[in-house]
Amino acid sequence: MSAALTQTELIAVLVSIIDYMPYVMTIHKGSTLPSGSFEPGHQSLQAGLRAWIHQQTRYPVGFLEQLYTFADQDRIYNQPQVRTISISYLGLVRHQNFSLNETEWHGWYEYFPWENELKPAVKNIRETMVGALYEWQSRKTEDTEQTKRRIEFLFGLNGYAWNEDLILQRYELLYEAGMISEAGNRYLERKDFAGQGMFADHRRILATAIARLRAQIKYKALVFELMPTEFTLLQLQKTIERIIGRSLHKSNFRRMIEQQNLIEETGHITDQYRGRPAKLFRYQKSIVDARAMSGSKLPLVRN
Amino acid sequence: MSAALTQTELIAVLVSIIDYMPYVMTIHKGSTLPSGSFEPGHQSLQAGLRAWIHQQTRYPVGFLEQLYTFADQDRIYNQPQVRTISISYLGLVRHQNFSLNETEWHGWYEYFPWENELKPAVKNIRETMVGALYEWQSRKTEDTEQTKRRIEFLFGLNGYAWNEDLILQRYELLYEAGMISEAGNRYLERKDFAGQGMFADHRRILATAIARLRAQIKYKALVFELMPTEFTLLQLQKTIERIIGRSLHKSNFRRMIEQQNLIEETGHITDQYRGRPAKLFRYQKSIVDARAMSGSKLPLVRN
DNA sequence: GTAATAGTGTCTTTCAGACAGTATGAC
DNA sequence: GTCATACTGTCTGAAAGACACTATTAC
Repeated sequence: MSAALTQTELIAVLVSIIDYMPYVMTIHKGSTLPSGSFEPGHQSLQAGLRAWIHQQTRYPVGFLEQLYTFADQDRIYNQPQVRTISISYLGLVRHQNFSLNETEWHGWYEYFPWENELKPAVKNIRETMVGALYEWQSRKTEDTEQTKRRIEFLFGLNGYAWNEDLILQRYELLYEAGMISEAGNRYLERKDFAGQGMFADHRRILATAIARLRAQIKYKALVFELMPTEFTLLQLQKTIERIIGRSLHKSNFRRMIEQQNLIEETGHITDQYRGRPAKLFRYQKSIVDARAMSGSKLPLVRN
Repeated sequence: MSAALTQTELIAVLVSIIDYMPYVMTIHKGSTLPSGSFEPGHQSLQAGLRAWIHQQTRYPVGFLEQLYTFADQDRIYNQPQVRTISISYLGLVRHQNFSLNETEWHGWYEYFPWENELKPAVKNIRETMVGALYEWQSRKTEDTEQTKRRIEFLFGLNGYAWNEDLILQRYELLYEAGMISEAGNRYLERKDFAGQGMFADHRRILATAIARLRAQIKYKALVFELMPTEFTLLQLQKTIERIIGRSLHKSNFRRMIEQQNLIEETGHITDQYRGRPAKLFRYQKSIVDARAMSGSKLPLVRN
């Protein structure tokens, strides 16, 4: 084993919920994910990252999970002799005002407009994208049939159901088709359709993080890392809906939550302008700490 | 960002099926997972690993997926000034005779005897382990209630169902409890219960790989990367059973396979000593290539 | 009373899990 | 016919999905 000159960088996808909507922490006006170099003094990767986040945001992270390690040749952009290995992490933090001036929070769907089914415009966006994808597919010389099936599968066409967990695969397909600005957008002109671009492969890393969160929220009690200490059932439902990008069925959602025994009433109720006040809940710490609870599915609404 | 002297190593968990049983490729008499250093000349991590595996085994890998990146302080065992970053991968290969003399294949369950429910002795093993775990738990001074629930949850006691995907979490619990030789086994004397030890944290990496495979086999068409070109339904069922470590229900398994449209008859049948010959199948390449097919659950048998 | 939001009851369809059965080969 | 292994038909109970309903506040 030879020791090569490499630098190791930690990239953090820090997610928080503001007004039931998922946001990601960025620097440089939303173009870049925060990152820092990994110092040999750190005990472990996780410890290094936690220390760094605390220093930057003055706020402790709850859930922190490794996403993926990149070391592609074309990621080297500063020094040709030095290889950069990037280890990306997903972190969940409860929102509060962060002091750092460079820091900004941006909504997920600025970068992936086609992923939010809750917005009415999404239908139009998806149709336009699929049209452009089919055009690209018809010009291909090989794997045309396979590519057609891939488009149908990823965009929920022709008998396939839409699967929100496949956000990364959809991004990669759009990238291949040249419809992503980082790859030199040639087919899709409207930026509000193709989404905001990011530095290097940071948007790909963000897609990986969203995919992980969308997949895990279905069988782990992750949401509670993002919720305030007291919340109503509808607030919980709205938060999950905006993370997975589609609407849930109200009474079935409540039934599911009840079955899991994850939360308990606080005894308090909301104070609101009009309508019936809602009961407030907190999650049962003892159960959530066990993590990785048994399987549960979200009751989806078909449109 | 400062450039620190680090070496990057790739660790491969190569899995293959021999006689319906999952095996892992090792060196040094089963104690070590194969690894190699990552050369800066390589295009990407995946490319580097594929090249290395091909050179070592003369056989192309099908499925290859990144598992986890480790860089803990205590992983440094040779040069104190050099930090080692280990990136682990799971690879699936169809078995054939490998030429390398150092190379050996070992059955998964030599390292995790408690994970194979198909062996009758497992009941005894699990009971002994749970007994030792409870003893350890009762001696703890803090988190005793929480630890008790953790034991119950991970070992399928007191209302919880056994979940084969939690192999890594079980290993970590046993490690914490000092029942794993790598951590200085103090509580469990019988080696045929605690399993074969491995170099450094290699057994932990193997547990990560098995967990990933067990989880993904339920919703992706991964098995076919391990099967021969022609196989019977019972061979397919047996293979999956031994990967997840528990038995499946025959007719329900067939119904599930049929629903998915993943395989087709070849028209051939088996040639056997006695009993009715079985139809041979092959998988439909076009569909498997699409990968990440829609959700499917395995029909389990309760004992 | 109306408007607005919170929360519940129950029907239907689907499918996992379990049981039993039949089919086809060698002898 | 027996034995052994391969394969199929169908019942049941739980739960996902869908729809309509009632409850509690402010005015």
